[in-house]
Amino acid sequence: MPGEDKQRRATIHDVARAAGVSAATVSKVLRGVASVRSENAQRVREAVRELDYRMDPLAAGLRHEQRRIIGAVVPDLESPFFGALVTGLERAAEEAGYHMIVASSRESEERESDLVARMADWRVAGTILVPVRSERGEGATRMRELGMQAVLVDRASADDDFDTVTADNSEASAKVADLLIGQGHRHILLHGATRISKAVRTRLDGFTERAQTLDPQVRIDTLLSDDDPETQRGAVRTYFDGHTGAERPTAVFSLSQHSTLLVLSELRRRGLRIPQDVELVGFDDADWMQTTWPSITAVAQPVAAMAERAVSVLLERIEGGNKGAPTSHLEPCTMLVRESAGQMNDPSRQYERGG
Amino acid sequence: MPGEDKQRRATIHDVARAAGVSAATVSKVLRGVASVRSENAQRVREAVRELDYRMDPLAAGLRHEQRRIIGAVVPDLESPFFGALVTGLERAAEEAGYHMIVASSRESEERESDLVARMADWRVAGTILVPVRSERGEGATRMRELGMQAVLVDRASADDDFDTVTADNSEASAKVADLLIGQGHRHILLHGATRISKAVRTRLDGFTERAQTLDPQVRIDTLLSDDDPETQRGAVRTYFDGHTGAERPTAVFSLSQHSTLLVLSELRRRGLRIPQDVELVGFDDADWMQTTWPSITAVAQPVAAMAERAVSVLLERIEGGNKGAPTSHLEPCTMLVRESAGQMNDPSRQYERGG
DNA sequence: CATGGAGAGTAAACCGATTTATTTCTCGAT
DNA sequence: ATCGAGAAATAAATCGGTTTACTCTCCATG
Repeated sequence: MPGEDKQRRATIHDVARAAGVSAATVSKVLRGVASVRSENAQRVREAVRELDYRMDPLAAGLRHEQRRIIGAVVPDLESPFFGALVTGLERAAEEAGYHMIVASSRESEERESDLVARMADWRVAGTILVPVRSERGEGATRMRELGMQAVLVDRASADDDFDTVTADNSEASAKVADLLIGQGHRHILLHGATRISKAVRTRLDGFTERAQTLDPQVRIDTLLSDDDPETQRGAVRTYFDGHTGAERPTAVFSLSQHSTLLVLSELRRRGLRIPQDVELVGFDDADWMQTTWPSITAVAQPVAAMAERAVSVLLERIEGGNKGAPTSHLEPCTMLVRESAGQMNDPSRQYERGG
Repeated sequence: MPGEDKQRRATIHDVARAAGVSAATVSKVLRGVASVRSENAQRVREAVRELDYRMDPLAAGLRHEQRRIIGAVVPDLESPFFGALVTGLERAAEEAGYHMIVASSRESEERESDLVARMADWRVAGTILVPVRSERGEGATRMRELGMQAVLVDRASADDDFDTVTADNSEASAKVADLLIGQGHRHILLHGATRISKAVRTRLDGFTERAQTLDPQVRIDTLLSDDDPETQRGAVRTYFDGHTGAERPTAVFSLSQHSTLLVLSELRRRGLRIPQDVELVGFDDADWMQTTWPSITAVAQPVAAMAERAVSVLLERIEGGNKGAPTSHLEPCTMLVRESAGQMNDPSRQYERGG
């Protein structure tokens, strides 16, 4: 059974003794400081190999103000989007020689604030926060109070205190407006599964603004329900109950993956055909969307680019002496036009569906 | 800008000074040790509030052999299944007063071994490992060498060194066999998106054994492709190219979520109707499966139960003195019969489709 | 030849907690 | 008043590293 032959792990002092030098010298060798005779350095490296020595990363950072750790707080670990984001963050952080610790706020602002404080307890060098709400939420506020080094990702907009990295939600949503208005739609439903996320609000605004520029007459209904799944389902159902026949929108733009699934489910339940009766565009792509029938037109977020950017911006602050005003980065999205919307660009159909 | 008013955080000594007691006494109060005069305890608590003191959890554990941290290593953070698992693990660990650090091996055994060693560097109290391969993989081997305390989850079977917690893959797959054989299917394709995962192999064996018990004549094709997505897609395509007409299987059992998506995609591409031409059952449920059309019959894994069990088993080892032989826990799955298979239990159809 | 500066090495302090070993306090019994 | 036992408090050691401050050599320079 494991745990029985537990001879204590070798420490830096054991290595020092084995190599016949002091612990300070071993420390120098390990961190690549130059002023060590190559003969001694060699002996140290041998001792390390001999004893199977591995440094304790926590003890190593104890004397410093901050440790070589980057904290990450995301609202949710069950969604593939944040999963991919975290994977990217982890890779980038490790490449830079940092450890990464991840925690999920589970869409709770209170927990978010707790987790942020916990990151400070761990003396992380910096934190990457995907806020539950926005740069004005509890987590960001707490970080300001604690004077933490951080980057806000995804659900935030430009901020006076923190660098931000987001998908270009506004531009991508405007492109969706181009597509749908271009197809002749003049009555469109915007659906969001949460009203508090900054990203969702930006998508909504980006779409609305462009759509109204293209045609001031366009009718846009918005439905932002709260987080309880059943309430949301009910709200969608009620909406469609009240908008039948000529009142029914001819297209839906769902503002999150969750939202897309919800809308899809309700459209199916009512027997509405996609795209013939209603066209559907979703923000945030998922692997099933290209396989389901009809396949779903969606905006794909540049998750890898966001992760990489977030870490590089944070490292610049940490290692570059925290100088310069906070920056704000928008990473471009990609639109994947599939069967559920945008493929019938036959002009004749535009009149058919228009107004 | 944050980071400017960085007065150093209060330490336990600051609190001691403010309360007019020694650091040792503060430590006692903080950990709830009884032998402190209530008057002093009160003063300490006030000082803590006054100075906004928060303990450094890492320094706190420095003197102990192990720290109050549980490590988790999973093969993948982008899949909702492991995402949900990690969320559950995190919750359970925190409830027990442990911190949790998560890392993704990204389906690489080499990285898995590295991560396991890194967990040991962090002096975690215990580790929860979802192996890339199985209890014989590199991660588990490394843990044995290092004498670590650990629980193996999901892709493992009973082991001499470690407790294991898995879904009851065998029983659930047998139930799928009951369903498909009961529906009259006598030619079934089993598809897995990875051959090295222990869970996938167990599902395959569980199905095959039951199916052959029910009808020794049954024809079962198995297709376990390797991990490169394009290779897999090609393998499926080739299989169906070579099995048309009477040679085509009447049902497919896909052994993982990835696999389900892959098979679904290929069936659609060929214009095969589900379930009329081919029935489909997938192992591992996903939210889109009940919304897509046709909705997909799937085996839902008891992810919350697995997470909770894994942590409680690990804590029992850690805090219960590591006594008793390693245990092996099977959590029951649920079958969600939807449109893609199992709904046509009209006996007359059995003959139609049989043999 | 004295001086000084660079290079190499190390003892000891330090980081922020816990634990041990010891001292001090309290109070009742003799 | 004295003693002793147990409770409460604390100084100091400890964990495993890093950093500081100091020593010691060696060699070039005035």
